[in-house]
Amino acid sequence: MSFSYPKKEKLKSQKLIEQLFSEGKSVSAYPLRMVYLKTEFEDTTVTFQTGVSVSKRNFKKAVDRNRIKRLLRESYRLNKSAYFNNILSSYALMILYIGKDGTDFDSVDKKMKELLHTFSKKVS
RNA sequence: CGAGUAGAUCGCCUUAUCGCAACGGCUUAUUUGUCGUUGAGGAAAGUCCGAACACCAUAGUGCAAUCAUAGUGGUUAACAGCCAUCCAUCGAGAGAUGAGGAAAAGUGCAACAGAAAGAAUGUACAGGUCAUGCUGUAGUGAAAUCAGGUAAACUCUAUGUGGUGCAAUGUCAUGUAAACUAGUGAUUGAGCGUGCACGCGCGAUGCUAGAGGGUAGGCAGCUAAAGUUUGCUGGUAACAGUAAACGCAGAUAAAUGAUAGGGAUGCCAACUAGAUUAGUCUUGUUGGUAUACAGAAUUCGGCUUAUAGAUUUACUUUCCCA
RNA sequence: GGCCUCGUAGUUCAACUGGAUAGAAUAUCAGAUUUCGGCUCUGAGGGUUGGAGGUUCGAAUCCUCUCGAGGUCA
Repeated sequence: MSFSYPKKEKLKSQKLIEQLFSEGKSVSAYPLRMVYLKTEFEDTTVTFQTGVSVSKRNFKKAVDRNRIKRLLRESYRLNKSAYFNNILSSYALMILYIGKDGTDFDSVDKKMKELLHTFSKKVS
C-alpha cells in the first residue's frame, strides 16, 4: 500500500455520507474524531473511502478551514498504510476536526496515529 | 535632515523527498501504468452598482404603485465608476471632502426656550410719526421677516428602469403515489404565465391547502475573453486607435499541499571599523525574531472593506547652512 | 454560489410620522416585614440603541459603509 490518496479513495457520495452519520460509529482522539461505517463499494479495488471535515462554526475563514483539511489529508495519507494492511473488509470514514484553535502538522500527525491505532484495534 | 500630501509597483525566493487536480501523448483494453505541460489574488472577500449570457410570450400597451441617478462637460459595452473643470466647506500649504437640480407650484414639520416659529403680534430703551411694531438695539433660540430653514419629509423637474438568476437553462440516467384528506371549478372559465389593469397565450388526469412518497447522480453550460504585456500615434486626462508578442486554473465533502535544508529582506541585541562638537548615522560579523490580509466556484468592468513590510515618482513645509 | 430578514438594560419586549432624562416586566443589589427564609412592599444601579461616518438645529428612528445572527433556493 502506497502513500497515495487519489480521487477514488475520497468519500464523495452524499447518500453514503448521510448514511454514515446516521448509522456509523465513532472513535475520537481530541481534537480529532472519526466516524466509520462498514459498507460495500461498487468499485472493488477500493477498500476505504475517506473524507475530512472542519466546522464552519469554529473556523469562519475559508483559508483556515482549507489549511486544517489539508493537514488532515496529509497525515491520513502518510499513516494509513501502517495501520490498514490487516483490515480486510471495506469502510467509509469521515475524519472531523472538533477543536476550535489552529494547529500544526506535528500535533495532527501524532493524534492521527493515535486515532488510527484505536480504530484498527476496535475493528479487528 | 525632519514633518507631511497625492499616486504607482511588489507583497518572499530556492533545492530535495512524499503527494493532489486538469489536459495531452504512449501503454493497456475501459481499468491501470508512465511521461510531459499547467495549476489562486490584489483584493480570489463583501455582494454594493453596471453588463454579458440563459429562461420567463420573439416581452406588447397603460399606470409609475416601487425605485435609482442629480453642478457642467467628457469617457465607456454599461455604470451610482473614471477623467477634467466650476462652486462650497476644511487645511499654513501640497491637497482633502461634497446624494452640489428646484423652497419664486403646492402640502407638511420645527421639542425646550421665547410675546411671537411662518400666523399674527408684542416687552424694555432710543429714534421717528398727525397716529400705528414705523425703524434700530436688547432679550429667547439652530432659525425672528429674509421671496427665512428643511427636499438622506411628501413633492416637482430631467434622465433611466419588465422579472428572475449558472442551485439560470438544456439533456441523460435512477426512482415514486396520475395515490390520500379538505376546499374550489366546467366554456356563463377555477387558475397559471413572478407588481396592478388591459391585451395575448395556456387551461380540466385542473387549481389551492394539508399530511406524505421518491430523486438529489452524470454530461453540457465551463472558460479565448469588451483578453494580457510592450511599443507608437491622438487627447490636459479618463480613454481611443494601431503594431508585435503571448496562449493564461477549472475543483464540486470541493485540487493548487506536507516535511527537511539553504538563502533574501526588515526589526532587536552584542561586537568591530569609520564619520561627526554632539545627538546620531554608516560598513561588516554573530545570535534571536518576524515575513501581513487572505483561497477561485458562470464570466467580465467598477466600488467598498482587510493588509506585516518593501521599493519608487511628483509635490508641500518649519529650522539651519550655502 | 445566489437571494432575503433581523440586531435596543443580564433576559423578553416598548418608544406613534425625527423632539431630548430611551420606558416596562423579569433578573441583580439594598432596605422594610419575619425567629430565619419565601411571598409581598419601597428604593437603587444597570444602555456609548452591534460598530464607524454622514444628513438635520436635533437621529434608536433617515442615508452609506461595516460586524454579527438567522432563513431560503436544485
